[in-house]
Amino acid sequence: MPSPTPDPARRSDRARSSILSATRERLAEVGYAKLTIEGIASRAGVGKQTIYRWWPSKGAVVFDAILDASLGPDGSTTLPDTGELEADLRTVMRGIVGELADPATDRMQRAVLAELQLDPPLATELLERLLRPQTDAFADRLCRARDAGQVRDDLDPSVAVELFLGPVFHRWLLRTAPLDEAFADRVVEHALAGLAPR
Amino acid sequence: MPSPTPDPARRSDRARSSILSATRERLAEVGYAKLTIEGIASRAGVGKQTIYRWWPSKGAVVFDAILDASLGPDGSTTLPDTGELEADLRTVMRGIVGELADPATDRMQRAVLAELQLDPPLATELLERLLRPQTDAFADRLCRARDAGQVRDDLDPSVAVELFLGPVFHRWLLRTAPLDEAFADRVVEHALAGLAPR
Amino acid sequence: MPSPTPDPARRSDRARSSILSATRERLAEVGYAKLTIEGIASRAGVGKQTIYRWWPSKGAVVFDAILDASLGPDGSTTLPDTGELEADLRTVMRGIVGELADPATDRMQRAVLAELQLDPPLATELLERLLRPQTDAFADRLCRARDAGQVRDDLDPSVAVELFLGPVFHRWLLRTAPLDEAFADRVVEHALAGLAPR
Amino acid sequence: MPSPTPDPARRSDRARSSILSATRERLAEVGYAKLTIEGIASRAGVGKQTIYRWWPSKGAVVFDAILDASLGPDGSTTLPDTGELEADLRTVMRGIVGELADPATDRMQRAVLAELQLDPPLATELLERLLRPQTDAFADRLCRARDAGQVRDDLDPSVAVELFLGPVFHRWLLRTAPLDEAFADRVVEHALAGLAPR
DNA sequence: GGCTAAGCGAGACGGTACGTCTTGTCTTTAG
DNA sequence: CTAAAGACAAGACGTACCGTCTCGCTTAGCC
Repeated sequence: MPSPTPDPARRSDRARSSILSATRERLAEVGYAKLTIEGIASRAGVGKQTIYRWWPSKGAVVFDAILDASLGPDGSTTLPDTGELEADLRTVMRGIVGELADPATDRMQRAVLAELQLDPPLATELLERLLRPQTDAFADRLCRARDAGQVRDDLDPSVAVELFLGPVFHRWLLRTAPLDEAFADRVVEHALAGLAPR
Repeated sequence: MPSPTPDPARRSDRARSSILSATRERLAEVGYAKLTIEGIASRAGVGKQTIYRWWPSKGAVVFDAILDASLGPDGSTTLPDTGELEADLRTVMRGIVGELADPATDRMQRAVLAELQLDPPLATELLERLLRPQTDAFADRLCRARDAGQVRDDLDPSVAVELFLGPVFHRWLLRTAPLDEAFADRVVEHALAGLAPR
Repeated sequence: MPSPTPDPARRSDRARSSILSATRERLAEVGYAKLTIEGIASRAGVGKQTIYRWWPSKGAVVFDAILDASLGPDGSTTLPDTGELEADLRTVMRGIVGELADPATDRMQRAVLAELQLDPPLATELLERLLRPQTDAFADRLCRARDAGQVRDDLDPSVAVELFLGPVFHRWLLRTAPLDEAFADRVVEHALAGLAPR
Repeated sequence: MPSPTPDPARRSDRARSSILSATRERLAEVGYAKLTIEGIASRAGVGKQTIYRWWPSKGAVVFDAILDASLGPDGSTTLPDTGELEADLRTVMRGIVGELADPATDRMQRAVLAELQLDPPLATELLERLLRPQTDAFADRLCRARDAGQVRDDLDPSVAVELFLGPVFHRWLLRTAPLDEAFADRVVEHALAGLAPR
């Protein structure tokens, strides 16, 4: 009888990483909509069953493929803290805008985002493992600013973070207008004004 | 040989509207990922070719189905203007939050949004026909407020609108935290503070 | 209410003959299996309904198309009668072999024959209108030979005819061996020997 | 990517034989013209692709289905040889007539024959595998008769066989007249007379 | 010589089947 | 005894035609 729950200890690392690489390659080549398990398996030189054994869905593979690529060094995230709040936020926001505007990552990001809408459990996991560290870091920086008296003292970090990220993300997502550093700067300016000490 | 460019004058309205209704029904029942053209056709009592004759893709049908449902009376959109800027914006934002939080529309909205990520031309059309009127109305209200001296006079409407909609949308999309009226109120408060006359 | 039984008096001759021509053209071009009503209609510059109005099936159209081409002058058929029985039969049989071997008619003949197997009423009609006159003429010639004492006097014409036509047809149909004039001659020789006066 | 040339060694015998059975069942139920691949697949409990993987066309499946049914024991064919030539041939010819007249096989035979007209490669294969053994056996019997001095010594077996089979086949095919044992007997009588030693 | 009923061209419609593609499972084969 | 290769059942894809059904537009033939 084949084991219904495969033993992770015996998992082949070669297979795993070639599947994730192949996924990223196919994703870049044909896009998410035309991505197929068979295509990944054949590119990775792997049997389909080896994919089905370890991942429950196409979305999960893609998700892991992207996670695998993002998590370069250790996974910890911190924002710069030079004391100059507005300058620091500008740096971060410009970085985000730059990444979103990069055509190479754009396609992949949209693919994952699309998948997230249709697969809530996946959304939750990605939220916790990728997004949460970033928003937490953002919130941390704002809390330090609050302790330094640079923003109002009744600051709600979870709301404040969205004041910064929301506009940028909204514009990227819906393509309502060009997404550039000037826009990032203006968002920082206004959001910060909205958080100013009374 | 079938005509490569069908004649819109001969189009059957019965077929068109039953297809759009069936699309909405199936979308609500099985979700976007499991939505099939065959399912729509069979539910609508329509031949598949009748769908393929008038729409190029599944996304386009869904798009029209949603547009068809949204465009009730005329299509014009205006925001309330009682003179009380913050109260007006609160009303609007609470409405948006309410709509996004409604499970019935939530699924459909996410489906369309996912599709938009993978089909830029569709995104452009939806932007122009559904979203633009709403953001324009929003911008209009803010411009009137500026003329009344309620916000700073160097206001850039395209940026300002995103300060309000972005955070709400971001939270809905990524499910980072509960989306409720209290959050809507806080976003309005902070965004308005950020736009206050200097 | 549309007339369920169209009025033959008002039938357009232009439509009729262009349909039959188009049928023959398409038949020669793509063969019977890939022949379509839509193809015929479009080639004939005719609406599909005009075909469906006058013919019940594809087979019927093809049948008429072929009949229309075969019935050149009057329709009467007679075999040569020079008194030399064997020579006369050889002439006729060589003619039949020549026609069957002609690639132009071969395809059309096989198409009709195939259709006949699947549509008995059609088979009956074709038998009466096309084949019967030919076999009757053949039988006539043999009866005259019998009266002249050239063949046995208990001759059954309906059997005798098949002794001549059967072998030729069988070989053509099943392609068991090359079909040529030499074969025709040998069939005549043997069949005639089998019918010789005792 | 599916293999373009499937590996016969891995072929499922269960699928193969249930497809052939289902084909015969559907053929008997609805006839050749209304026979569909989808119908066969669904009756056989088989995916359509499994049919398309192993057969190029509907005709080929039907062909194999019939071959599969005809080739009961070993496939070798011999004619009776009691020394009484005319009696032996009568036995054989009556058998053929009986088989053709049986309504159960009639439909199937006509279906295959129709298909053969439209698909020459299929015709060739069937000729070699089904028909040739039978005509060869027939020719063998006649050669033995020639060696025994019962027929003329310049006998051409390939012609002689058609003298017997042709008339029967012609009558069956074109339904020119009733096909019964009396006819079979008369054909034997005449054909044999035509082959008598000079 | 208009009137009107039919045939006509065109082609959209509800359907069926096509042949292809992908999914997720199950089986065979080679290392 | 694992994992590649790939056959399998299932079913959606998008296309081609089917036969029916309106449409306007000729086009007879009766008034």
